[in-house]
Amino acid sequence: MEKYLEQLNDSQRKAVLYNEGPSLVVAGAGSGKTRVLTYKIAHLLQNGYQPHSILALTFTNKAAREMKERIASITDEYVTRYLWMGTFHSIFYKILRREAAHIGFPADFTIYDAADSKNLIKTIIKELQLDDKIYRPGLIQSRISNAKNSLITCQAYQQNGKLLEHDTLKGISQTYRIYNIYQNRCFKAGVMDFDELLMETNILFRDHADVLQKYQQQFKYVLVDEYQDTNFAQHLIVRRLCEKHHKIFVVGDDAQSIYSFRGANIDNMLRFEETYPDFRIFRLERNYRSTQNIVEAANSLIKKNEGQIPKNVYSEKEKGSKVAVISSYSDIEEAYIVAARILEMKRLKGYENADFAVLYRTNAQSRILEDTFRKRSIPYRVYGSQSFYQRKEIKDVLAYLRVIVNPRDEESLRRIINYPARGIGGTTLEKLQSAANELNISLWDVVCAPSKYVNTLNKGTLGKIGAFCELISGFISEKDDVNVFEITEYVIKKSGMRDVLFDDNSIEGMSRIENVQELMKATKEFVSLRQQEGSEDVMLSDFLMEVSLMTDQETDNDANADKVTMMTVHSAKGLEFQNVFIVGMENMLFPSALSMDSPRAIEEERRLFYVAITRAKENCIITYSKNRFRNGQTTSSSPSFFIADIGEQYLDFEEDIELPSVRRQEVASSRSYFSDSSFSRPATNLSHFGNSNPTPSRTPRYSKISDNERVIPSSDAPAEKVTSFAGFTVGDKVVHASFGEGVIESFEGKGSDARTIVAFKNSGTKTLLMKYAKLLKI
DNA sequence: GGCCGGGGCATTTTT
DNA sequence: TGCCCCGGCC
Repeated sequence: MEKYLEQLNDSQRKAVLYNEGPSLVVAGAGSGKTRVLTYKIAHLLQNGYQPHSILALTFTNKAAREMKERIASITDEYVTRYLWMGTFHSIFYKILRREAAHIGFPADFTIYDAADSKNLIKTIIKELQLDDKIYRPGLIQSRISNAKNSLITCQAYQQNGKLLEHDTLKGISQTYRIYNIYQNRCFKAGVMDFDELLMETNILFRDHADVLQKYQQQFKYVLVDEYQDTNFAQHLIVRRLCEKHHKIFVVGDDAQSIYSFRGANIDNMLRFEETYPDFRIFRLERNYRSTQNIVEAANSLIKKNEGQIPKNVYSEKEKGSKVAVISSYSDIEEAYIVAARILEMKRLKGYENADFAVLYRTNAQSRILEDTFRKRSIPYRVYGSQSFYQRKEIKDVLAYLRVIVNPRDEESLRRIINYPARGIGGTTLEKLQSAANELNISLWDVVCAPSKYVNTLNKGTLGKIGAFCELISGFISEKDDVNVFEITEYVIKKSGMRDVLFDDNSIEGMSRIENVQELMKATKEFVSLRQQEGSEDVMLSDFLMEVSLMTDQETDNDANADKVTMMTVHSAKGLEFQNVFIVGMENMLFPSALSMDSPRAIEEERRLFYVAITRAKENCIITYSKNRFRNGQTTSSSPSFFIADIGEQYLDFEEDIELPSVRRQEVASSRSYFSDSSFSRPATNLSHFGNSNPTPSRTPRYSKISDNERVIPSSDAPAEKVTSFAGFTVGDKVVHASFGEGVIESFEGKGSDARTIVAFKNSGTKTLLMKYAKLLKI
């Protein structure tokens, strides 16, 4: 029984065993943080804590699921069912529903996802006749979201001089009004957005001492994963809940805080002591994931940041290879190098596709990689495009279900009122909506008795609205008599969705049908799972509760398939791969141009780079390109100054062109684009580059170095007259994956540095490295 | 109501 | 470059 303690190292065990008060576990990358968290919970259960008295909060459904599984495997399965373990949002959704009466919401209130709330904001902006070029819905949404994360209500917002001043300065002085209307509309519709869930929880606990006390009593131990990602609202909820027992156990890594743009506040972690003075800190410093070189390279990078919790992450694995840095002339070539390298490593070291990940800063970078991988027949999978629950057809079905549970849910109602098309168009909807707004009633109320509220509707339209109202009312009266699967099936059929879907024979149409079937399967599984657990009736609203907070990426389909993974660095957090490529390591891209003027933002980008590097177990390969096609045009770029933040001894500048020292100098000096002295390394050179222009394009220095690049014909390369190489001869007609057909003009260099100059039909004359070029004779 | 084309635009996104 | 949104048109 006590055997699980043996599976922990010293510091892990100490953290698990300490049970006297608040614990802060600083868990370096790959140090077994989930292990500590799961064993901690197992240990608590072992020591008499009831499952329902343990509250464990995570940020993702995936994390919660995995942890549950692991706890189930070391304790008993049934126990995990009673643990309060889940995402912040799902746990507090559950609590809010139970306590809804206290805050004036219906018990079956529904959730607006980010798209819903953006739509509503857009509608409000239009209704206020504001210019949506200035009042960009996304911008307003983030203002409101930030406010909510900081627990600033709309009343507080319009009294907050600082916020108002900021908005006025930015030309969006009406933001507070939009916020206000947005709140009213949500309240009237009986819905909350993601942020509201946390804010209302705080309001509930703030205004209802008895309710707070009840949960304080229940939760004898509170645990939080990824604590560095908590925002103020979450921090405060947690603080309130453990005021009584002081049993709080948080795990996180300040070096991996990369979500400040979503309100995450690293200070919650850095200043844990202020909130919990009697705390103990535990450091998990041994990295079990990566080789020494990778760990040390990452350490040397993150040291450039200020204000962190001191720690010394180390690895006892082998030294391993250095972090490779490879440059390329263009983004196309970069992708090509990555593909070639993967093929080579597979061939020489026997890796599988699934051992590789390609990480990038922005999603837009995936396209060229995808094209290249397709050409080179490398199977890949791109993460994070669109999650299952954000697909249009899924949202459509869910909108019906949401309206059935909560007909006042305005965004859902608007979504389905004319889908499938039933002749209730924009004009009609506008009339209905403005009547609802004026009379301060819900859109549904108007839909149920349109002639009562709107007198400009003709008979035909009234008939259509009436039919729609009847359709929905029929569903509503049906919902309690059949189970979730049955009602879903019924809705899809009766609403006409099925016919519309089956009418479409295109490939996309087929996949839409598949997706809807997948959703049906999910409802079926939900029903049978609940029945196994002994619930008599499985409420539709319970299903929605689960599903509306499920925004998980890829459920399973090809998760185990042997494919190279492509994703943003953000979505790679928490994952690990044998070999990691970090591509596009260039100033203005990584770090992002938008972060360049803020030291705080730069530090976050550096942490992001840290996260990227620490994903690698064996090999980490960084690439950057001299030119990149971005936003419709080719821009020249310089290597990210972050590369120079890594200790040189951990890097291997792989490039084999003549003057590696020049290259290195260039990398080092690229940091001098910064005016802020805290970002400049003790000056080596090129101060003239100084503060002037953050775009390094077409400077003499730059073009000179470009001359040495392999794709640019190099006039002063040592001439070694070779007329054939590796089976190719001057004059051979060849084909290249991205440049197309061409004729070999000459060879130069030798060994792995051997290059060939090829005159391409459509792409001009290029110098290519033989080892990468993969030319085909034709 | 759906389709087409021009104009504007382009971080990261656990819930 | 390509996507999304809007407006014009059938």
